[in-house]
Amino acid sequence: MLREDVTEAIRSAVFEELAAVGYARMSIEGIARRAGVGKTAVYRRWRSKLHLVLDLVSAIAVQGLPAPDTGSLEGDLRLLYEVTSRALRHPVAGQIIPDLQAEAARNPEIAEAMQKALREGQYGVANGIVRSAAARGEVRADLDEDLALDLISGPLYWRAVVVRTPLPKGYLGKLASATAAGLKAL
Amino acid sequence: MLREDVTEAIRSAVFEELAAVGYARMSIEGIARRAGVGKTAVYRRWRSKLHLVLDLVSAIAVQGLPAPDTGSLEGDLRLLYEVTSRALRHPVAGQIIPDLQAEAARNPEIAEAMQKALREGQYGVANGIVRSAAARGEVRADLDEDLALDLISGPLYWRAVVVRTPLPKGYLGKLASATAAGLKAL
DNA sequence: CTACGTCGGAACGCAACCGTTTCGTCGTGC
DNA sequence: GCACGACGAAACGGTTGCGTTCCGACGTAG
Repeated sequence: MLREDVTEAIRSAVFEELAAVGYARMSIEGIARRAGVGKTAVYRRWRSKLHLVLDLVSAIAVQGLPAPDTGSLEGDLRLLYEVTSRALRHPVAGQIIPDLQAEAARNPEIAEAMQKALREGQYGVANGIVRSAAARGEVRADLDEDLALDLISGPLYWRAVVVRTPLPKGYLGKLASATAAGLKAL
Repeated sequence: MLREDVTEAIRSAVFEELAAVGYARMSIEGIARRAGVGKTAVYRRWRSKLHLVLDLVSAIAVQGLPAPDTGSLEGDLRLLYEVTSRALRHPVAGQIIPDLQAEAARNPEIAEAMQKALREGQYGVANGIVRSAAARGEVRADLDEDLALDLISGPLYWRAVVVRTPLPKGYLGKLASATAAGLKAL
């Protein structure tokens, strides 16, 4: 009977370690040290660093996100951006996501887990928004869905993760309105 | 008198090693091995892994990019996207850029070098495009420039680096037209 | 109350890389 | 044509993490 409090301590330590040093530099020894447990406790639960991280990413993926439904494309986008920007500005997420994303380019298993998390998160929500807008006639029904998702998700990700500049007041609103205009032009 | 051919072999090896294992896992020993030189040859030129990479990134940054000038916002964007997508689809760039970008979240010196490269590359070009469009009256002169740059650069980066799905025929054209529409709505 | 399994801790041998030093070779500049 | 210096190779002692094993302590299920 594995102790749940120990398991939880390890999970937290992995998140912190991942944010602090990144996947590549992260070590089982470091995780156990940070969690205040023995290496044995970690190896008893997961076979390797990879299994550990895949497990955590999958756990997050299943959480899912609430689908906005304000009745208008721009309103839905605005709501999506509120939620997304809050998540991305969280220091832990802001460090871990680009790190794992870079790692995914090198490791197919991580890539798959990230894709799945993406699909069940941001990606799925954005897709719902586009379809609702199409049903209302706000955008063409035969638009390129993948392109639409890129237009929706790209700018905020770029700003929050790559440029990393603070978002001025009114930014999300203008972003939602400009993106809606772009989608309607498709 | 350091031999230039050795220096060049090391530079190439760094790029390859960076793409293959990433900044965190990259070692001086590995670089020397791949370049077919002694460790001494590397240490004689650069003090550490960090100096080496900063030097390479800076060298790329100064290259700069040609500023498109087709006479229309959409045309300029289209041209920018052609160049950018070709660069991002290059396997080496596609691996190295997200890796260093993730590393930048952890290392201020790398962050600064990347920001500079960004400013003198993609960023600067996009800025020129927006200003030309404003001068022609295609977009408002008082738009939020940072937001405009996010709208321009975000979607393609997201698609090419995060989603990593092939770009279908006509994608760049539609992307340019939708982005232009978004910018005009600002 | 006993027996089993998890706990943290310590040590194992092994591998990789650190940054430095020493070596003998080779090539170039003066 | 000689001397200087860069070259590749090898070895240095030290650090870190690997994955495993053993230990005695604790706690809980039966």
